Amino acid sequence: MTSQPAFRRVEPDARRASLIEACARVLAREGAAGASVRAIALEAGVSPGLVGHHFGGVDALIAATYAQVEAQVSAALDAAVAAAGPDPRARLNAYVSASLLPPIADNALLSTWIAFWSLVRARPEIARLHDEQYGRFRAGLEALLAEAGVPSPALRRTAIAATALVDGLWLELCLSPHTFAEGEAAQIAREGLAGLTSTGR
Amino acid sequence: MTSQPAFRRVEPDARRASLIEACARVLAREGAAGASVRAIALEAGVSPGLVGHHFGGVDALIAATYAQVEAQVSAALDAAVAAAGPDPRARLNAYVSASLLPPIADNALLSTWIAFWSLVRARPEIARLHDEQYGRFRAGLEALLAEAGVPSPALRRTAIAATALVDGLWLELCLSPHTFAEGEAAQIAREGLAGLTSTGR
DNA sequence: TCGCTTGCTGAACGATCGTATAACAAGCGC
DNA sequence: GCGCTTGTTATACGATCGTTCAGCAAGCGA
Repeated sequence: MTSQPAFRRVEPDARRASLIEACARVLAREGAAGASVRAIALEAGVSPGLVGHHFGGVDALIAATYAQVEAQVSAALDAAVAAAGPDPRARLNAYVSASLLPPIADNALLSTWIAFWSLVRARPEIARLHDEQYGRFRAGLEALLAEAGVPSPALRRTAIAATALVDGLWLELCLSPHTFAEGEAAQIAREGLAGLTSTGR
Repeated sequence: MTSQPAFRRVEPDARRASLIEACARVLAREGAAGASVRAIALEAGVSPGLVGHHFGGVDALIAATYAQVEAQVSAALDAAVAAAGPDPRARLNAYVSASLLPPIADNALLSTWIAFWSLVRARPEIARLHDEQYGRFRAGLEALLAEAGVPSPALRRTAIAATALVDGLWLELCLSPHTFAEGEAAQIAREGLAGLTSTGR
């Protein structure tokens, strides 16, 4: 009889993408402590050695996963803003609401983010990626706040406060999802944002 | 010559306290990934076996450390409120400001908290402790908001928003301390709180 | 159909993890 | 001063960690 191939050869880029996806799933399911080379390789259906072969080490794989997940989140937020139309306030609300609604508020994704946070202290590369991500999120919020009429002097602080509000709700939504529903978190964020911006101008 | 004792016998309660303090220091310095039995025992100046002897396992030690750190934070917040005098708004501001100022905003303490968060998914006991801690913090905020005149229907959501605001600032202060100064975070929180409460009534 | 490139495997390595346990000794009570 | 309680140490165990690497084999090109 003809034996089927023991494994399939895949071009490097596709294999790397496959490993990144598997890493994201493991991080979401088991947290940072469970994201071992062997667990990720098992999830991807390959041998442990492939991680070292394509990424050099598990740290680089996790960093790449961070970058990819963040790109997806960023794209989803941009899409939500674009779909909200031209009204500045509507665009602002869309940005904040989308951050706390599926698919971004998906529990697995939030767990993945927590895992990244827990690695910030130990991995300088992850810390650098976090700074970039936080800066991007706040810059996006600043731009929308400026559109909505928040005056320039208060812009930075209002954006920081709004970012913190969203992050805090996001965090609690992940740590204990039963405290409040996803929809409630988004509503609280919108109401809070109204309060924050009414003070600033 | 007379050889000095190889170790000192300490009563269980004192030794447990010593191990908890060592655990907190290790968590602050190296994060959750570095909080191994051996690292904690080395920090405390004892042998690794003592952790098992006094706590049964490392999980119980970490949970006990969480409980103790949280008690210290809670006590510091209560003291800040008490020192603020009778004015409701001043008491509210004191509660929020104290959360983002030393010694609570101490970087080591915030790192400790991040380590706890990273353990919430894997350790049900830690998750339970987090729920209790979050509930206590929000309840304290709700009481102060009620004093300050926030009407009952908006109380819950205002408290959730304010808690999220503080947690988000706290988080960013820990992940990248260079983003803003400690004093700035507290100021942003006070301004944001004013906005949140002005909307609610 | 055959050879060659190279993606891939799987075993092995040393380090470190949490835990269990037998032996030791500090220091109190007598 | 001496025995006893028990806090403490030191070691050993099995599991799992990240990484390495020699060799296999998939599948394209000739």
